[in-house]
Amino acid sequence: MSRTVEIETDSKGRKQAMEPCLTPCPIERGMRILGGKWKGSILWHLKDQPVRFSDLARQLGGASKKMVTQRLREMEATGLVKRNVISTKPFAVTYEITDFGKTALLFLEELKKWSEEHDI
Amino acid sequence: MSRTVEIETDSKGRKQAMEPCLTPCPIERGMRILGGKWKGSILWHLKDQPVRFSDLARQLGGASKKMVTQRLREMEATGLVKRNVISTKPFAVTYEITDFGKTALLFLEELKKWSEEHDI
DNA sequence: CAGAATCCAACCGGATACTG
DNA sequence: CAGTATCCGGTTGGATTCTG
Repeated sequence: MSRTVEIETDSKGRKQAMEPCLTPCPIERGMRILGGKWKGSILWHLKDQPVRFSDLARQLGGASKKMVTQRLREMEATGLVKRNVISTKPFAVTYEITDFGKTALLFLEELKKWSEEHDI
Repeated sequence: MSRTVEIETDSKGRKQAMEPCLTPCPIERGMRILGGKWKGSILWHLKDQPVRFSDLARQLGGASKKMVTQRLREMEATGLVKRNVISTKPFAVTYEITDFGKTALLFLEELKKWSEEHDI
């Protein structure tokens, strides 16, 4: 399975997100990919079927469009999700989980159970 | 198992860390407790035995003392770790994982496996 | 040794307005 | 509809200095 991580610079030359994590601890490196705000939930919401952008944003409840877009872009870059444009009018965009993304579901399942069992 | 989460205000009246997470998604709520920078790795490093503050900071490699202290305080507040002061001279402080903290290890194990299997 | 205090630059994320 | 662009206050986190 191959993934590409690009370090980009935006129009103003600022460094854009995601230097690769350098710590030797695998827990920490994994967290930088799956952890943080919204990434886990986004992946979870895509687990069964592709979801449209606006549906996703609504389901998350509390995340702004800007946030959702930003996280989705990062997750695209790491190969966790795939973006599909459907050229209807007005057009639609769906996001679906990739095969690589699916490998993280077991882990998220475990987190979900933990939260529920301990009233988090 | 009981945990208390306090919202404190510091000397200057600013709100200190951690409003409880309100989203309905258990994944998201769990992430706010276990996710983010360093929390997972800290817990993991404590899994076998109590560890002294400076050892912990060194093992994490890359986290400043300030960061480690801050994360440890949050994790104390959520009941994941316990702080022990040993009054030798010079004194020592160790941190150990609580029973509640141990319930999260399965989840961290899963993350570790994922990171390693996919060269994260 | 294990922090607390302070300073400060970088980043984050919400609100709003605009676009193909 | 699915974003992008911009503004902007608040938070984060590193570096440094101080302390019991």
